[in-house]
Amino acid sequence: MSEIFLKDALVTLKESGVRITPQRHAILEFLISSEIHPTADEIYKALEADFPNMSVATVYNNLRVFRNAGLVKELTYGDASSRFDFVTHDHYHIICDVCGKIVDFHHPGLEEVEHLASHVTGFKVNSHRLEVYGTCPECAANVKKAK
Amino acid sequence: MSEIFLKDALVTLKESGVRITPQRHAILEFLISSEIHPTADEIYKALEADFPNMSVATVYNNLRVFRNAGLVKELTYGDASSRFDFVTHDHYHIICDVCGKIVDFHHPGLEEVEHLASHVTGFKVNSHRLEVYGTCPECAANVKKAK
DNA sequence: TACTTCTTTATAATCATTATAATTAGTTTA
DNA sequence: TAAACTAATTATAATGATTATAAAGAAGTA
Repeated sequence: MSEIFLKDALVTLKESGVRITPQRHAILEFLISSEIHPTADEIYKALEADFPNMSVATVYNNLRVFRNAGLVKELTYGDASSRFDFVTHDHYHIICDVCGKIVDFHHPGLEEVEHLASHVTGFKVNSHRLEVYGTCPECAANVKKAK
Repeated sequence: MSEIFLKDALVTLKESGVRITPQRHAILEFLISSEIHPTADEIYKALEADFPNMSVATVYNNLRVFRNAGLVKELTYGDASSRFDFVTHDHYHIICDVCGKIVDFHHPGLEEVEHLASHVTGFKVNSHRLEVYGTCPECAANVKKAK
């Protein structure tokens, strides 16, 4: 499954004239296999063993390349580090307020909201961002124990 | 209208034991009257004339105080500066990809999405964040002209 | 193989935000 | 009202994520 994603991604990149370097291959592979929506630094640390000389700038540069190619989405959170998500099919995120864990869930797109927003404001709508916040089952259990 | 918001906000603060200083009064007043969802630095600059000795830290400190009191919402955008929004009734934001302008629009809350997310993931849901992105009428007009 | 261009690396710079310590000002209570 | 207590402000330094820069290295091409 993830091998297919990786192959498709490499094809997409090549077609848009982006060279496939070992670093790019490794970053993509890690992003696809990872379930943790990693930060740039987490990617950097994860690949340290295989690429002891890789620079953090390389990670950032390539995440931007992937984002521009539409392969990767950047999830931003103010001053804290951005997290990066390999784009598969459309999904949303639910984020634990306690431990910060990000879990995917599926929901039909909110075209209706986009239409209303467009109608009311006169904007030409491109996209939207939706995140749900709450407490994950594990953290909820811990809170109960602590009582 | 905005005077009522301000008075209510001051009462809320006092009730939770927060001292009302001239700086806090001015920051709140500016936030309420402003339509631009300002950054901390924009607030700082806007009040420079009245408070030449005010520190940026004061702006940040108080925005946090207001956020903790539920009076203000912080809108975060990765490495770029956060923007701050005085909380009135529930509304969402639509943001222009070209010029960055943020416009409010109203839409019934998305309880149904929250329920689905909660059901699928087992999270206890607290809140959600929704933003729509697009091109504002002014920028759309400019693009046409440029052609 | 030689050339051109893109990529990586190492490092320094930037910028938003937070921490610290000293000073100042609200608030409380006698 | 004045003293005392505590919180808030200021000025400044520190932090941490991200980006810019310049030199060195590697990929693609003639």
